[in-house]
Amino acid sequence: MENHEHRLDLAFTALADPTRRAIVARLCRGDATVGELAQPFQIGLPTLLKHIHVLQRGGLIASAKTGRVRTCSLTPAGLRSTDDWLRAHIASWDSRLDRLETHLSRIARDRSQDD
Amino acid sequence: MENHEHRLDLAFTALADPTRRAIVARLCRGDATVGELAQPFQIGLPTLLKHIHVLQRGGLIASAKTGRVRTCSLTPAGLRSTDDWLRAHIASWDSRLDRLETHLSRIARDRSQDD
DNA sequence: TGCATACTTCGCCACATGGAAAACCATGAG
DNA sequence: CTCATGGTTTTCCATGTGGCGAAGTATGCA
Repeated sequence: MENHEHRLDLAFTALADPTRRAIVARLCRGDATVGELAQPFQIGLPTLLKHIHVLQRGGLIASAKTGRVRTCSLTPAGLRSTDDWLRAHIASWDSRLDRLETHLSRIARDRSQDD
Repeated sequence: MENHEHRLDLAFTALADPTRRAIVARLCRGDATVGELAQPFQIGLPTLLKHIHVLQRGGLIASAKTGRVRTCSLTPAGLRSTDDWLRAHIASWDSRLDRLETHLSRIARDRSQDD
């Protein structure tokens, strides 16, 4: 079984490219075929195919082929897992700040009592 | 001024490495010097320095040197900007699903009225 | 059967990345 | 001044990435 950390690597890596983020943004508005995804960008199909594979490895999208067209769709769980990591650490930072504040205010209170 | 999209590239790229995410996680619990950050990992200082630079380019951390020690600290705005992108698109996906659901239920209702 | 369509794979290239070793500052302690 | 300490820079290497063109594969239509 693949490590959970490694999954995050692949997800963040997938999101680190503007073309791939645009693909994700596009798929938020509905499924699309490979050809439809390629249209807005000035890149060749082979390149776009690689982007799609990177997004799949990162668990952000899924795709299935019917006939000769491949339809891609968003996998919201992929976005959520990266978001979970971020929110957890933002929360961690915030709570640390809170502890620091209460600590400082307690010191201030104690000192004012010393006067 | 650097493009906003490019900023996201750098931020996501910075988070795409497990060592760098560990550094961010460490800094959530308080500032640390370069040496302190290096300790938990089995990597050389030069490599860690590069990671620090990548994190700085991504706007995730800041660092200042006093004497011969450099102290690194988290820049929460960096985490927030990436989180903003994710949450916006997760929301976009959710609202699209909602529209789809209401649309389907409306069709179902209309059809039941046809009976 | 023939042919266009829609991907897909296959090299190939230029460049970025993660890693280490070694040599190089700069500062604080004696 | 001398030297250990804490970073920093330089150089190098193996691997990965984004891009392309060309060729290959598999449908679907006529």
